[in-house]
Amino acid sequence: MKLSTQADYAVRAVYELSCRQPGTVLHTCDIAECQHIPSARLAKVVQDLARAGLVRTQRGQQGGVMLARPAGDITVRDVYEAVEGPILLCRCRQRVERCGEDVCDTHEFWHGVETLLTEELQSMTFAALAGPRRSAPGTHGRTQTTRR
Amino acid sequence: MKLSTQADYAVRAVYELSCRQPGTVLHTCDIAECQHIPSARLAKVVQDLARAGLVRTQRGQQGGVMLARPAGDITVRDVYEAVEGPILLCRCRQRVERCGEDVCDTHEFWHGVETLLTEELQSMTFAALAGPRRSAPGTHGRTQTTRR
DNA sequence: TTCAAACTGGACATTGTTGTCCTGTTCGTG
DNA sequence: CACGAACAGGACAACAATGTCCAGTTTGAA
Repeated sequence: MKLSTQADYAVRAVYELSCRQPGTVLHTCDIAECQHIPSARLAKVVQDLARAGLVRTQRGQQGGVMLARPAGDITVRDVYEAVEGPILLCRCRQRVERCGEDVCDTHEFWHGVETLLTEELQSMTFAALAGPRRSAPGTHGRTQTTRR
Repeated sequence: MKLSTQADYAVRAVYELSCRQPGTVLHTCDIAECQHIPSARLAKVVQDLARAGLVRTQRGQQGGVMLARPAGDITVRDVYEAVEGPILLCRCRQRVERCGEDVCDTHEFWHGVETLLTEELQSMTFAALAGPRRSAPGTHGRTQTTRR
């Protein structure tokens, strides 16, 4: 029930981008430095986020990472599930085989907790998360309104 | 954010005991068989539960495991924390060192989720969990009202 | 065209979790 | 008292998560 490191990293990376002006492009190593994350690990996480369509990556000089859509349209659940897959507490729902007969009586309860969790993560957008302390425009990073 | 196997096992073991008459003594291998849990692993989990004072174990012939108090006085949180320790999602709260300055902005959010989770687990007792389908008295296991 | 910056992706060592085995300790029973 | 059943606890292998490194690919700029 603890947060995996990669889920933590993913949320903090998107948070870091959300604190900046919309359209800001950051390097993964900058994000890693700001959040004290090993950059090699963060690179993998960013790839997952890009595959899920939450961020856009640009290679080459002047490359980097930017949000693919407004921070208000990205929820913590989106980011979490991009790197961890759907939130499934029940072990019987994670493995392929279903559990037999009436063995999984405790799983009704866990399924309820799953739902509670999912709704909680769904209800929080990164605009709300980063909003109170959005940094002054242009402090760091480059703003590019038109890119691709 | 997934349930660890040992937490799952712990909850199912206490559930299995709660389904029986109060005071019923079961062998760990019986619990393991009923819940399809590897018994060698369950033995470790039962030790944790005993150390936390949730169950009492009795060695020797006619030994076994029984609840240390009524199922209505044991919550899922009790059992979870007996084997996993306190529910801490934030990684900065798990490690010894605190996170510096304003780095942990996302952790306010995670702390809120922690609280939500903890209260949910706290609110569910094993009497409520097992109540609807408590098995007929004496189906399996031995009932011993006075023991130690 | 060449170069360097930055993401991509595979490989590997380290660590923690899980499953399993085996020996020791306790204690009721004959 | 001796025996066997059942818990106690250490040791070890298998597996996944994590941290790290290195070579490859893309792309803008000199």
